Amino acid sequence: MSTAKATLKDVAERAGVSSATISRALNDPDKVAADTRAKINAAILELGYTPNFGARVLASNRTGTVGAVIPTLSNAIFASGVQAFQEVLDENGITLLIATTDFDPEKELYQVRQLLAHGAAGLLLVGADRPWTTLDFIEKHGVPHVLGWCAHADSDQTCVGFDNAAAAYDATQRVLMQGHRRIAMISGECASNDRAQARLDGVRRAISDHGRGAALLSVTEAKYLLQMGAEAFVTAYSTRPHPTAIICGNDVLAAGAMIQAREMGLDIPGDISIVGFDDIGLARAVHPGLTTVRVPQSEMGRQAAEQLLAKISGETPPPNPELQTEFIMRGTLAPPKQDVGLR
Amino acid sequence: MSTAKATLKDVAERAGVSSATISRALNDPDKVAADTRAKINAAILELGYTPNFGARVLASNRTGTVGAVIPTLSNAIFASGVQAFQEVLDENGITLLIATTDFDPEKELYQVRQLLAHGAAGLLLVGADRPWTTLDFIEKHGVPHVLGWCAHADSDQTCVGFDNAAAAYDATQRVLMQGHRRIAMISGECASNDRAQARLDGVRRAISDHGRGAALLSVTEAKYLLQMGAEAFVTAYSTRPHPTAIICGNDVLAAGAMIQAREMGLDIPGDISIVGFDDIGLARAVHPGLTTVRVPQSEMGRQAAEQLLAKISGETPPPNPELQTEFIMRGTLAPPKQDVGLR
DNA sequence: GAGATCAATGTAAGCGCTTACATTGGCTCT
DNA sequence: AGAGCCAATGTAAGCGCTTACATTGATCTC
Repeated sequence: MSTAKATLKDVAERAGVSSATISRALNDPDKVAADTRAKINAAILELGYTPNFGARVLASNRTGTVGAVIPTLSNAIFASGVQAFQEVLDENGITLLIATTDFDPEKELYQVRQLLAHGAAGLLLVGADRPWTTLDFIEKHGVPHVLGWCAHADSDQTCVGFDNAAAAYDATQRVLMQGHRRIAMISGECASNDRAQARLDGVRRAISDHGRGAALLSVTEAKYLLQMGAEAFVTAYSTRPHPTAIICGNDVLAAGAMIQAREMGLDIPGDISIVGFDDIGLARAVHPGLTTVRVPQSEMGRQAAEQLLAKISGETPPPNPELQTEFIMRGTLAPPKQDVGLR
Repeated sequence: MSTAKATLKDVAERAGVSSATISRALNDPDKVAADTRAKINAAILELGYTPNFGARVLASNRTGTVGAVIPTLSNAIFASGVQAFQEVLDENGITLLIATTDFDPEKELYQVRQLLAHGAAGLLLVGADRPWTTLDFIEKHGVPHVLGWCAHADSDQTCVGFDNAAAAYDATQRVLMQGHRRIAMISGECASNDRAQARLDGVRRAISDHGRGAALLSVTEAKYLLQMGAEAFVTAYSTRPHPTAIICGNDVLAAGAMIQAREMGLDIPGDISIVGFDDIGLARAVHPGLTTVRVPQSEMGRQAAEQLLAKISGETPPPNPELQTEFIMRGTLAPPKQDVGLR
């Protein structure tokens, strides 16, 4: 029930020192004698003083915040990366501003504006695929940014992620090595999503590089929903001859495909092999366990934060880190049955 | 490459009006004549002007941010609620500050401090279980808050959530109605987690209210991890006679239990029924589908935001909304086998 | 047509901090 | 002892905006 919010000046009077000393005690305690500091702390406590955020920002030109603009928190894949990102920021006394785009590039620009208008000292963006206007805007602001969930963008931007195309290429090779030749893909939606696109490209390339009768029978795009994976499976499986393996752009689609396959009386992996991507919790929960590509979500978030913090403090950021994916063999991938007849 | 960041004054000179008019054009366009506004917009564009956040905050005493302090984004259950929360804030031009606590009450207080120090105009907290110091601190700041993921706290705080105990009570009744009498529970960790505690209480109460030979054979607490659910299942199932149904505090634990049950050669639901809680994506992906309690995550996040915004703008917030959970019957719950012998 | 009214704009006083620079006084050094 | 140095503190000038209040014409009213 104090009359009004205490200010630095109030604390200064109470402690019998100048306001500058208070400020120093708060921001750089070593610069103040121990006993003075004690007096100041007492005064602060008695008055219940809290620094005024706006004044502090105005005077120091530092907000202590960093922004993340991501498609959605509803995907485990983003949520866990952001979680790690936030943890590292927190360790460095930085607070996280979050905005979501629902995969809409225009909304991304809007959110970037918002966060910069709120004084974000740096920005985490997802992927490298966006109109030039967005990057242009960020650069005009002189605020550093890093891209997560992707690798080596065209330009010299800092990317922290893994090579989606290479990981997909590798996974496809494993499928081929198991003897599969008729392969279908259920891909995430590729529009404005370079990650989905890269994964598709990787699969394509692996199959065409292999030659020897391997074929990508179909590619079906589907939204990031279990249900859509199920629907896509119907399409993907409908070619004649049937595919013997289906590679999915992510685990959610793969799980949806599994449900549908079972629904259609197909044995996994006896009749159809299924491979996912991301290795979210779900992959271990389904039966048989989903063979998939593990993606280092947390590590990525962590490193993205470190890179960004380095850039903000003007250090030459360490070179783009290499994050490795890992192929996780579980139960949904096995050699195809011997071809008994023509189909 | 302008010499320095443009300020209001620069824009004012350029547009040939006073800085106050610019400010008005920015914050309350209707107060400015259309042609003046046009001149101003032109000047802003030419100069690439962006308002200085700190100055704006200092002068207006409004940051346009709201904070959320949650255990972790790595749980789908929090992530999707926060997603909806953010969406509503966004529609109202408010930006979200996020901080995580990893379920640690001390860290929660720390994060609350951080967010308030960053000028959050309101706060979203999870659950009602915390040291009084935290709420005290918030109140001293005069910043409104709402509690999510829980219902009717002891005091008159605004809660947006559902009644975890009632939902668990109901789910347990369904299990009893199927004829189960020997029930075990795998609970989330209850320390500093009133949601887990409430669910446990609900189960307990339903069973004791039922009487007639129904018994809760055991309660095993486990961390929110698939693996822990599996381990807990071993313990939960080990009583003699075995339980015929296991109620889990959340879907992740339930999925872990399913894995372990299968590992042990048990048929679900033939040998053992399993019930989850939350209805996250996973519940539909496993086989058989997980019988669980659907929780209105998004609706909750949305309403939490609306309540908080109302409180911030000083309106009497609408009464605590009632959010309904829904029991979702899938394949993991069925009547127990006839008891053939004594065990 | 004089006064009232009102929309549009200008004037200028802060908002509460940070920080460059100035001041002070106790030490050390020779 | 006087010069020099340094740690500790004080002085005061902004930081760039918002907004209460003042001013100015134009339009309206009777």
